[in-house]
Amino acid sequence: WLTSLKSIRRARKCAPNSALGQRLFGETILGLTQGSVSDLLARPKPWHKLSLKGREPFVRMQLWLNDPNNVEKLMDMKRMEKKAYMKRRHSSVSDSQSCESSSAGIDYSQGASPQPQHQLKKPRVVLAPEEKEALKRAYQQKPYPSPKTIEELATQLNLKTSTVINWFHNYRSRIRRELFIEEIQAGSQSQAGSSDSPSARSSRAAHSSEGDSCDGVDAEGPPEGKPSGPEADEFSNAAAKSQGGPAEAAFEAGEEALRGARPSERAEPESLEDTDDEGRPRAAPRQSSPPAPQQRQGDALETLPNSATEGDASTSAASTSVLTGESSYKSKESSEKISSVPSTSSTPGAGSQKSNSLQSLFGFSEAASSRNTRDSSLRKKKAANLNNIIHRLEKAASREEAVEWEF
DNA sequence: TTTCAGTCAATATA
DNA sequence: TATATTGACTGAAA
Repeated sequence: WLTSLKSIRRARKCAPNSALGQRLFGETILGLTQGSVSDLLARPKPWHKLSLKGREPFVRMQLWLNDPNNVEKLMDMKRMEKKAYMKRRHSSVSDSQSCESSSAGIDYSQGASPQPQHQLKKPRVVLAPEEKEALKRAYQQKPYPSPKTIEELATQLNLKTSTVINWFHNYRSRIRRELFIEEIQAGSQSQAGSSDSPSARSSRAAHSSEGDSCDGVDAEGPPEGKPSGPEADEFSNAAAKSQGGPAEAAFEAGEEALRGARPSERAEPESLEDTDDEGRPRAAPRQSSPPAPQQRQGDALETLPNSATEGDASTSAASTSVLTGESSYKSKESSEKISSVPSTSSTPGAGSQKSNSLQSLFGFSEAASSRNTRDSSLRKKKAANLNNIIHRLEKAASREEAVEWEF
């Protein structure tokens, strides 16, 4: 899953001319803002940790990937957007020059008058480095400070208590995500040579595909317990190089998750997800503090193999990263190492033009095609699964998503 | 009520 | 200009 987004990101880097930036792709396809897309890319979470809602963007992505005209549509969207913008610009310029002052790309000229909104807007709080340091120190001592402590901190730092509270929430959450990444990374590294475990596989796949010029295709191992050995490699590669990739893998996982997970996402213990997570300590970089209520409990089953060992390790990792004053976000690097598989499960039969676009978008390599045939049946199966998921999701959500997806 | 996941959106950075 | 960062917010779960 994350690999899908990462693929896009990578593709974006590799093919800047692809013109599929985070903003366009996020807003048009995923229903997310640019910042959210970036965040997803930089600090992805294991699939099993994603809530149903958190999985939605990936479902949308897969839908998009399955659309034979996806790139064209996106490009059309972009053109239309540009046109509309130019139009607005023209009209507002001829109207008056007032719009000049408003920032580009934002339509302040329509709808409610922007002025009052501007006035109502609270200025964004920007914490000074010293303040952040102080908060981090406080976090080291107490990741879950009492209201009193928060109060004191706020007073000392001359901040609003809500700011301090928010900071702790955000910091915990982001540290946690950071640790997911590190754990995954550690897991795949430690197992890389030894077995055909998913993490090992993903690691291998990552390395093997890293060689691709432009698509150092990430390869998050398929979440499901795929057969190991050559086939597993093949899977990774095929996924990586052809259309099957991360999204599909993710969605297969998703399907499992959704299958019978309806009322309350009860999918986590699904084997494939557990498999995916094997060797990965579960979440919760808690130092000494109470286990995070729902997550901890929900993941109890998943706190498997390494909960005692790596779990602790992760805990200390958390502390060290904070203690050392390191930014908790080395994630860019770490997450780059998390491999992913480029992919699109878009129909193999799509036109060459399109597949070129997709190739550039997702970083397919030429070599991929040779693997395609061998994987096509697997992919078809996956695609069918996916459609199933999507169908159920749509039904369950009974929202307008489908319409959005349809452009 | 607290914590969390997910997200927005302003701002910073590359 | 595209992407990354991060304070704040929402809604759900416990």
